[in-house]
Amino acid sequence: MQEITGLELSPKKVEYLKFLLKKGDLVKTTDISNELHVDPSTTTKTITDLSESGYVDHVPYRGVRLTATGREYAEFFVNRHNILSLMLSHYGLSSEEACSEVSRFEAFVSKSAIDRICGSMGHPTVGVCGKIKHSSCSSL
Amino acid sequence: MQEITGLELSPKKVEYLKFLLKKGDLVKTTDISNELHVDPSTTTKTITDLSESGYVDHVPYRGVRLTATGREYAEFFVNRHNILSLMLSHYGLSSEEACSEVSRFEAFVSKSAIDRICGSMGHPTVGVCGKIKHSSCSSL
DNA sequence: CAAATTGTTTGGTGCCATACCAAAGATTAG
DNA sequence: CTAATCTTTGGTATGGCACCAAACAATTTG
Repeated sequence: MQEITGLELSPKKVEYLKFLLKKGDLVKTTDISNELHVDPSTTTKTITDLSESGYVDHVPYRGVRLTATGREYAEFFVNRHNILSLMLSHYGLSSEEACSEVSRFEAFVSKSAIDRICGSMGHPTVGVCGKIKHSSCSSL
Repeated sequence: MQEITGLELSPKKVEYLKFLLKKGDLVKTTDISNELHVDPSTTTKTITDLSESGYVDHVPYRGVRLTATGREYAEFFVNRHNILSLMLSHYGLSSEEACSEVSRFEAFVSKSAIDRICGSMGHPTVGVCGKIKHSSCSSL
């Protein structure tokens, strides 16, 4: 199993994986398109990419589902979002502000930085954007 | 004078402006290319863009210089980098780690977030990456 | 100061990420 | 089993960034 650096996927692809994790199981193209506000054809193409890279299994016309690897990444991505949002909220940003601010840059923050931040905050279990799990945290 | 949101320029363009501020005065294409490790032709094209957008004045074959607006942005960009690096250093990242981590995502952090973070840290004047000035800070 | 060297710009291309549209194909509902 | 509803394919587009080769300007030097 390769090490997660956190920088493997582009911002949009991170969004796809996070959504797939949230929905769980077999997810339809239309669901994704609605959530991410993109054309279904864009979703298909992105899913095809993610599939070729091993993050999801795609059964054409049926749906998509995370692979074990994809799930691992998705969990990290959600955690990263939550940790960063919690961090920013400590500097006076509201939950909503922190969340939307983080959404713009989270894809560019490494796992090693997240591990440090998480450890430094005492491995919090609740954030402003959702529960924080530490399965993907390397510095427990 | 328009409000700086902090999201106006792409990551690379932010680097150009920060370097121009550091060098001051008329800067040559080759200097920029060496600093940013890109082909001189890439530098020329980017500088042309920045010039058309009003951030720099470009005298072909002579050099580039920040406009008043460009300088204002560049100062904010440097400040943003310093504030974010200082923030991350508070979570156990070394100066170098904080600096390189921030370099990857700084272009996507808004001025309003920076103002909050800066205020919340008590408007520090010294960071891990350099001095911090507050001329561009809206929440003094 | 003219020729040679050096630095800069232009024009062409290419890649990645992202997006849309129209048309074709598959699935599902009636 | 046809009609409506996804979904996918193929084409095209944009922004950001990069390189190369060739043309052009400036500077150095003999």
